[in-house]
Amino acid sequence: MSWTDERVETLKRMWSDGQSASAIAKELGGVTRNAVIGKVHRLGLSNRNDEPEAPAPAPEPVSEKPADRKPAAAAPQAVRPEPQPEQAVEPAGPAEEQPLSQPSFSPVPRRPIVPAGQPLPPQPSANEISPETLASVREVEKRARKLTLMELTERTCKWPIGDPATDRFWFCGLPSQAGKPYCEAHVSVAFQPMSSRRDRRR
DNA sequence: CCCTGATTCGC
DNA sequence: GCGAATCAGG
Repeated sequence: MSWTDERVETLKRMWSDGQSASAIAKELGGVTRNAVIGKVHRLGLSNRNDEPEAPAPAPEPVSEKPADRKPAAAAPQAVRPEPQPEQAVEPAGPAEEQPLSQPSFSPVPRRPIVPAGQPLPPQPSANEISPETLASVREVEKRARKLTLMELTERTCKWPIGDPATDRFWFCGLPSQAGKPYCEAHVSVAFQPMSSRRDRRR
């Protein structure tokens, strides 16, 4: 396989999309992740950041004539991303306060590595699932590997367990079904045929 | 052990 | 230019 324009285009798109080298390699086929990484470097886009703010360190060589210097053209310093009071984070309902032992929980990364096109896990709570299935899921979750976000891979179940606002939150992490983001148990609750969830009583 | 990207270097 | 091998790390 060679790097045709089309393949390079795919590479660029996926890479700037935050896809991993191995994922890209898999998509393209006929190349390894090493090949992808190598290409990425040769293309000079190893730096996934393309910040508008040019980090240009202004080399300012020796060509400095004492009288040839710009006084103060306003420092092009990086503008501090001064977080706007835009926090639109919907506060928890007045109902009940979670035992926020640790008010800290990592903010969701810009590009979740997670599903890549897959639907994000709906919370199991509000779902209507057969008691048997639910029970088996509960059982499975006792064996959850309790992975952190960073420990997730394409082959680990990405079903979230617990409340993200507490320190008792983790991902299932059991082996995921081929091609699916979840393990067998969670696939069964995540992907329900429309038919079966049609006429639920309310 | 699973995975990630970075780098090197013979081809 | 290419990418396997290797390195360094989560």
